[in-house]
Amino acid sequence: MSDNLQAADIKQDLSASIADRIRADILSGCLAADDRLPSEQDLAEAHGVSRATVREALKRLAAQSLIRTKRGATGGAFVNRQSFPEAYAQMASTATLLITLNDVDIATACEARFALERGCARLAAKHREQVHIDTMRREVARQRDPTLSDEAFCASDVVFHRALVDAAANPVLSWQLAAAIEGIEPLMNILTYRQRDRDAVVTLHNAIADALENRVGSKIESLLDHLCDQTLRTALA
Amino acid sequence: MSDNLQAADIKQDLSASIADRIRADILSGCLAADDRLPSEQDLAEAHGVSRATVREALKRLAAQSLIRTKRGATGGAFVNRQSFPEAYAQMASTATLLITLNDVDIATACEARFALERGCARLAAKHREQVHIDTMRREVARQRDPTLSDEAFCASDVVFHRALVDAAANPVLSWQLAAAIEGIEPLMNILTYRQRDRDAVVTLHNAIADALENRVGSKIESLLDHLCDQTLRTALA
DNA sequence: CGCCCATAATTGTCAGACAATTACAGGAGT
DNA sequence: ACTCCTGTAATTGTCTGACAATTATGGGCG
Repeated sequence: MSDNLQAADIKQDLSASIADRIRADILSGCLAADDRLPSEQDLAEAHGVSRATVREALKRLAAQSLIRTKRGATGGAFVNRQSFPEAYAQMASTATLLITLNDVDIATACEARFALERGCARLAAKHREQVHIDTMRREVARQRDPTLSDEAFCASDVVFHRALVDAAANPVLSWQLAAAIEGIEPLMNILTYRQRDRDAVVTLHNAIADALENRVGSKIESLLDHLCDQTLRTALA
Repeated sequence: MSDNLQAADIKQDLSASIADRIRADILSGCLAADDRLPSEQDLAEAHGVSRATVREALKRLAAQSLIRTKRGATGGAFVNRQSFPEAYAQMASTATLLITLNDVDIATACEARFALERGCARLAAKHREQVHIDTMRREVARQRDPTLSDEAFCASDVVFHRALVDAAANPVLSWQLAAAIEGIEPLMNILTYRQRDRDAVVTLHNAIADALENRVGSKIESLLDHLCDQTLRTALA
């Protein structure tokens, strides 16, 4: 964090420095959400550069979804309210990149995913609502269909686990876990489940739903451990 | 993910579309890490746009640290190897933004942070090395200094907890937790610790270091619970 | 009073130019 | 033969000026 700010001055493109300056204004609260930035012309004069350079800086900020732009008379660049859905997408995309470009092995990814999910277990048990139970039961029922493709099975798995995480009723957790779970989906998608594997997973899923319904956090934790083992066995088979 | 690709064509800036196209090339593996992109001139001709537009597209990708650029004869834009340190910074920055721009309250942030950290406890107990213990002991010693400013105390706290997370020896976990821990640092920084609070925190920290040294995961978990309660008490006081 | 259009403000795109940086080859000097 | 230096080409960085596209606003007209 601090080295980012220090590096703002030294040996850097003008467009990058200016992007940093504006970013700092946004982060420091000088510019609130939905505030309008000065026009490109004004920014150019204010920072003593050409409009082209300002535009490159603004594109950088737009790429981080810090701002959005609108054309026309009342147009301009506006500070984005960083919404959770947008952040989901960004985190998941970063996660996918990181995992695919670094050849993270499936064991590491699995371990991380279940460790994080395990952290949510007790909170989920505490705050779960009926809707979460319903979602999980529905997905379990779908997973019992033997004609389901591996990909559809994985997709249902994601929905199931997101319901568990959402049950914790903590948006920050939901957002972090979304990145973890969706980020490793590409890795999970290449798994081929034998019917025996599926049966084991479904049994565990159902038990997790039971434990969540009865609000027994510790039980959820141990079931997740088993599920992690089971997934790893499937992966290494 | 898929909606991103679909949205590539419709109602979007040229510079954004071109950025998407190049991004797709990188993600699909057509362009590997450290590969050199065509020159801006060539890209402009290839996509039928001006060099300025290509530059804006490249700046977008640079902002996501997907590429880096170098000047000179053998210069150009190169595909970045998405390194974990860079991803740390990006995640932490996204997390900070999300939390500050959405008025996430400190209770929610704390809950999330300790829930995630709790998930690492057992892995950390299993894989910890001496270096992690040493780091934690050093930070605990620093935290005992009563003349330490609140900010320095918080910074030391971050180092302590990162050591705990790193002990889990799982890069994906380290990267996720870095976002959580550093992301809420701004919130923690506004806390004012009374000496009594600091004493309680330091005692717990030391106990955590002990438990980690003795590889007792469950003990770490319960100590983290206490630390979460303690932090919340400090925050609400 | 309501509808329509001119106008102004603003971003999006383009073309061309020059400056800064960097690798590399080839020549000069020893 | 080896070293150093310099010119040259390639490439990104920046500037300037222009025009197109989009959109809210206000004034004129029916």
